[in-house]
Amino acid sequence: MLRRISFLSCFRLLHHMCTTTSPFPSPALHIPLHSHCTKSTNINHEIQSHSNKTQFLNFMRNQCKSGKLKSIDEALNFFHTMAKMNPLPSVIDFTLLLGFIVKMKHYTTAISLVKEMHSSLGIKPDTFILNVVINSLCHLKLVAFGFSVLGTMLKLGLEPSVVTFTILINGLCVKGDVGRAVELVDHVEKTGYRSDVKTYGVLINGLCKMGKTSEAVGWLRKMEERNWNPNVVVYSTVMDGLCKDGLVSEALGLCLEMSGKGIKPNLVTYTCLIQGLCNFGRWKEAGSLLDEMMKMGVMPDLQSLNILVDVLCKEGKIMQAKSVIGFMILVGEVPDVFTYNSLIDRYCLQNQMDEATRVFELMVSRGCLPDIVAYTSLIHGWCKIKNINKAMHLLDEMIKVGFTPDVVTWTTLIGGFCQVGRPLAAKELFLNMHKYGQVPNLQTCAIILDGLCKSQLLSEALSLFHAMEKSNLDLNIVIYSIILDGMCSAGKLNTALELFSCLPAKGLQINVYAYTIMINGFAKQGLLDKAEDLLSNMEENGCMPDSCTYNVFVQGLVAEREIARSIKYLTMMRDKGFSVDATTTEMIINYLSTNQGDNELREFLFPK
DNA sequence: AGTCTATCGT
Repeated sequence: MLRRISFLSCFRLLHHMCTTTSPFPSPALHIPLHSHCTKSTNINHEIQSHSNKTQFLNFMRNQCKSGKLKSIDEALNFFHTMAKMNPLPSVIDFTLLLGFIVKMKHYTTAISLVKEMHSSLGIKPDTFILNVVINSLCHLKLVAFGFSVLGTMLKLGLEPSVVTFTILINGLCVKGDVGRAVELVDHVEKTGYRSDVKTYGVLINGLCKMGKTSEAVGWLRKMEERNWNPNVVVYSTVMDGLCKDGLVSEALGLCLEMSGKGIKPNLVTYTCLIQGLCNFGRWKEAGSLLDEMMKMGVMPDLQSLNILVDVLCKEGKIMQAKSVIGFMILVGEVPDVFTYNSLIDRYCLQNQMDEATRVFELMVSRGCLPDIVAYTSLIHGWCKIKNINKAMHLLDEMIKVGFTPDVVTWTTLIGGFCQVGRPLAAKELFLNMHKYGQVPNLQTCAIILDGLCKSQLLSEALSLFHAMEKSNLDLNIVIYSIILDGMCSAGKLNTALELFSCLPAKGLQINVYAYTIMINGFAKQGLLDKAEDLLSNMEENGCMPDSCTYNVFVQGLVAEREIARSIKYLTMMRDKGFSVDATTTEMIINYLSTNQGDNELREFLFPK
């Protein structure tokens, strides 16, 4: 069950957390103090006089504004020099420097420096400084602490600005809490605080990343209505979301609409659209869009060419992928780990481990270091052709060269052991991966449960499943479907039906897979009336049976020689445009060859 | 005067 936490209840919660007026309401939060820097003393001598101080500050401002400041040590030197000045530079100069430290992603350092400014230098925090703190906390995924700083801000009588809310909304989005992000925007507008283009941009990006594209389009339209002039970034974000949803034509339409407003598509816009077109087999249009892009003077870069290489590989068009790589080299780009990984992954999928290994070695010889994805692809490839020894050998090798296998690597290996008929070894890995610091995710659980079920180890599967139910994992319908299928295969139909009927109470939406598993279970046992009941039930519940559902049911009918009913359902399939799969066809042909006299079914299938 | 986001890839 999803519990929606409103902005206000969040606020209330945070009030408990901030009982002091210190802007650091998180004693539980261990923030490492920045390292002491030794170089600052040299600069100290140079800034004795007033004019030197002014010069120094101007230098620092320039470095920050022009982006020339690169290392964190340099920034810390600046900070300590400033901290030793008497009188202290203004809070504005500190804010400028902190902004840069945040841009360099040194969030904990930024927070501890603000802390130091407050406690050692006596600088009173203002909205700007606290925004830096909130932003740092949000980047550390500590959004709740960010809200508590907002509480402190209000308590100190400081007015949160549109930036404050934009930071928090972005923090919620990055954490995946888009629902609360939307609530916060609504709340901000209802309570008379401001939101602006950036606020909406952040929200639209969050919605797109969570696949809520239609909502994102809604907010885009709202921006247009308010004449906020969304820019090419916002439009491209939405176009990418539409493409990922399969709404490529809509994305193209939006691009035209945007161009009509005088906003030119840029490299990213074109890349998203080309990728969308390729993903749905619209190669010709993708090609002409690529031409158009270059005609407009927008040249593809390494990343956009890599996307092309990847979609081509995924489609099995290795030759074309290689010619894109050739073009890449021609225009002076150097293939990187993404380029090689796309090829490796494809060769592994095609069981061409020699080729995959060759590309891997080529990558190394060209000075491109393989990463964890490359290793995991190869491991996956060896598992696919059931060479678990090679897979384990690669695991050793990757650990030796200093990589930490991630949850995907472990899941791949667990699947590999299941595939070679060693489900108990798979279970060992599953139970031991935490020793390597990795926690199973839902995918891992699905793989191991399915492996155990398919190896007729239902009781092993069930004991793991019950342990999972007790853990914090939010088991989804996929996991339950695997268990249902395992129970059905083991002939435990009643137990399966019992679990099946509990699903809604667990807040799970029964989908077409789960229904089909149950229908298959009943049909295989010859309980055709029960299967038929479920088939009509699912439609009533708004879950449309698919081709697979009908196929498994017809297979049950044919097995029980229920020919009239088979024809009835085969007709329904024909009307709905569903095809009869290989298993069903084979069963029908077997039936016909032993029942030569059955003309009804023969004429249905082969009308004269 | 200083704080926010910035879209595409295994």
